[in-house]
Amino acid sequence: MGRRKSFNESEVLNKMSMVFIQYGFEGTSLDLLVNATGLLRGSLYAAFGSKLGMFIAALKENINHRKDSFGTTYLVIIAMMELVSTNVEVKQIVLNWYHTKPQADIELTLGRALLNKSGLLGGIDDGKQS
Amino acid sequence: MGRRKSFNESEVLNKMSMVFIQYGFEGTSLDLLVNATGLLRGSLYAAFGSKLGMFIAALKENINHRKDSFGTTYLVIIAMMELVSTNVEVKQIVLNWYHTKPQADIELTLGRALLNKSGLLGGIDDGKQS
DNA sequence: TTTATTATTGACTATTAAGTCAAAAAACAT
DNA sequence: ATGTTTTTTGACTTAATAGTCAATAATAAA
Repeated sequence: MGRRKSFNESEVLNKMSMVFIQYGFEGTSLDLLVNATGLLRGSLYAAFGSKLGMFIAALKENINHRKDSFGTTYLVIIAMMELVSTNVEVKQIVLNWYHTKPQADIELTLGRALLNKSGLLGGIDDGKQS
Repeated sequence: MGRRKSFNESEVLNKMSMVFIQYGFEGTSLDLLVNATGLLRGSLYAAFGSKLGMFIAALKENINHRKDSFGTTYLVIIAMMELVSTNVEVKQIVLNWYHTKPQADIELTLGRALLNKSGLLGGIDDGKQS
């Protein structure tokens, strides 16, 4: 009972994922997330608690529902660069992801994704998912 | 002529590099750099112009004088994650670095460094260089 | 010693950030 | 309808940030 959520959580998480992928965790501001989702700050905080909560929800959504997408790998890399060393919850999530991957080529996969994401060799990074 | 610099630029760049490696570019505040170097904000800005100028100087110092160190690879990865897609100068520096590397195993090297740096598998990330 | 030049100092400004909350709105139960 | 619960709203607070600058200090040339 009570008022219903005005948004579809999965859709909102996908929109937030795109922002996190483009700007990283620290580089993403709440204003960017507000603009991308169309929701207001209060709604985002009511739903996810904190900016970190938003990232974790987006990361889980991707790992669970878009397992082998580039977006998932990018989010994992962002987590590794910015959060794994200081946040045990994120570390555990990434560690679980890591163990579901074929160990033979995981390092190569990460390196390739990093290079891809940076846009170092290709053209301009338009921030869109593939 | 005029007053001499009170610091050795190379030493200062090494200290700044350690901070950037530990916290990333966005995650590094001027206060952290001030504490790590022992210099004051004004001196850092007089010497390097901007926070980005500090990072670029640290990146160049590492690429030129510590070519094959883990620190250099970490700084390159930070640059790839946070700056390459939006800053042509950084992109060019990283691209040059990239072309000096053996192409056969560069992706694997990047993936391994990323994993290493994250501390996902090993113990706790104490932020020290190796 | 005087003058020109460059570096240091650190308080200050302006901007941006994450997070809060009281009030209003929407939905359901009785 | 009335009351209860949950969500939305968006202005507000608090804290942190990058960057500035006038005053001072140190150096060397004239």
